[in-house]
Amino acid sequence: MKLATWNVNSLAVRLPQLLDWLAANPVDAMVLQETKLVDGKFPAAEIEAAGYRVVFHGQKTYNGVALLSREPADAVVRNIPGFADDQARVIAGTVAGIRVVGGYFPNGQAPGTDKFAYKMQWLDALRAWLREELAAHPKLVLMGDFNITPDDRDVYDPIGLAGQIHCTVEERNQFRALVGLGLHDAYRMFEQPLKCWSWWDYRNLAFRKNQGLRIDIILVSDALKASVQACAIDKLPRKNERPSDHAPVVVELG
DNA sequence: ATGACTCCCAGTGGGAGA
Repeated sequence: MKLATWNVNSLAVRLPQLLDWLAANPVDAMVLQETKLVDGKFPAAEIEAAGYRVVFHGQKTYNGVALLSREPADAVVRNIPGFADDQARVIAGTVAGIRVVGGYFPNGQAPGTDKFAYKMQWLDALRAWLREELAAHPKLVLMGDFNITPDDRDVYDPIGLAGQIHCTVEERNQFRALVGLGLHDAYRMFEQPLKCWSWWDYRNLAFRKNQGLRIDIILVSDALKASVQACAIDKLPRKNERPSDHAPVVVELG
């Protein structure tokens, strides 16, 4: 079983690339972030024509998430239950017996800002909800754009970016707390080359210089850990014309 | 160098992203 996550940075712009990618990389389920579409404009028919069921939770201009799956998703949840939020950042559903949770974690802008405080509150709420989800669904995958670098290996310039957004102690403590629920960073279950990222800034020739961050992450629960066969970042789409600034990440469960 | 690009909604510019 293959699962994937991709921050597409506007599905209106990236739909052709998504369909191309799915044709080359068939998956059982996939979560998308930053669709940036209200639900009425979501291209459900095009995605269904490619052989996928799809549920989504969008808004105007910003954010927006979707869950694609070969089999229909059951018990779909939009956003974090009990956490009032006008930003569309979470979609979850059960696909072929696995609880799939897709998240577009808040950016946080900079430590000390209101947006950083929101990021911390959102992460607290996510963790409290996931504790319940894991109790109800031991086979769970949490994946998406975390907007957190788990540690310095995930940063192209860990000294220059120390304490900056995505690299703060507070964010990394939140990541560790999520892992502490009984989750495992699938990418780090395998030996990986150095300097592999999932996001490269559009500016500064960052992709050409391979200056990026690994912030798109797949966490698998204890009950799934032994079944993980592989996890990889697919940087090919970042070489496309008009690419998303993020690359897809794929996990294979045996 | 508080830059550089891309997307969006706007409306001949500005916010946000990370």
